[in-house]
Amino acid sequence: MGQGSNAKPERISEAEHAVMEVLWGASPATAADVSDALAQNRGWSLATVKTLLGRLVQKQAISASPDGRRYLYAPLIERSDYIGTESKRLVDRLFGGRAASLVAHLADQEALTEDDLTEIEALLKELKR
Amino acid sequence: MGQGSNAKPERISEAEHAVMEVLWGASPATAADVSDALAQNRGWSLATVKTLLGRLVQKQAISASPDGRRYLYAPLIERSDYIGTESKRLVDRLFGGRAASLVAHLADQEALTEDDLTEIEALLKELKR
DNA sequence: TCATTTCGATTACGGATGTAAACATGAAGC
DNA sequence: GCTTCATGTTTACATCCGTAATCGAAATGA
Repeated sequence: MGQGSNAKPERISEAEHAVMEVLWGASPATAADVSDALAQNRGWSLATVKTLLGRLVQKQAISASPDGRRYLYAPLIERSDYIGTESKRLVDRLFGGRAASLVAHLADQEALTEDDLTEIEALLKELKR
Repeated sequence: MGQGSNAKPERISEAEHAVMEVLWGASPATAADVSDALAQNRGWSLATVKTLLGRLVQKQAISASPDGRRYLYAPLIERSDYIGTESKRLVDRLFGGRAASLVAHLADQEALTEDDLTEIEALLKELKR
């Protein structure tokens, strides 16, 4: 077997995901940076953020490069991969894998605005070309 | 405040959701019925299914009507409500609430087949009318 | 050099989850 | 009536998750 990228993607929890979003937004960042960025919405203590960063490092979702006394953290997995996986999970679990059913449902619940519809229409046109 | 339907919707876990799906499919059912239906895919013991049913009753997601020695279980929440809530959670968390972004992503990842696209197109036509 | 600050690492701890075994109790045979 | 089956209830228990406090070591300042 190849020795290459062997990172089995361990599940990222919701709290951990919030940390990932910060890192996806501002790549190499210190624990303090992340904590600051999250203080607004989540109000977590620095200790909590450190715990989450530690868990993410273990899960190989982020890297930690030594920078003097501290680490600089950066994502190892791409955001698009993550949201792709998560979206697929949902579609599989709730809609038996049929993405169209999801769209139908969103439309039904009027979760789609007029603008959304227009946007999707444009997308479809592009895809069909 | 109204005294009416006061059931705060407690979160349903993934395992519990599997049980809900069975009940949504065959409404009043006994624990054994549910267990049988799930044995195929999940391979849970009857004991496990009973635990899940108990938790769902507590969460007021299903009802348990006495029927002689046992109970008949039935969903109290509707499937469309559940998948609506869950879909919304995902869209909010991963796409900042923009459902169109989800569709765009699915399209990008080619999670949408040619058939899906056609189906969605039809949906849109209907919605725009 | 000693106290303070700053980090990461270790430990904590309650609640949820997945997965079940053990227990209690009534029904059904024998 | 006593044993056995069926069924719900209670208890169990490891892991994950959210949320930190504490510990230990290095850097910094006085």
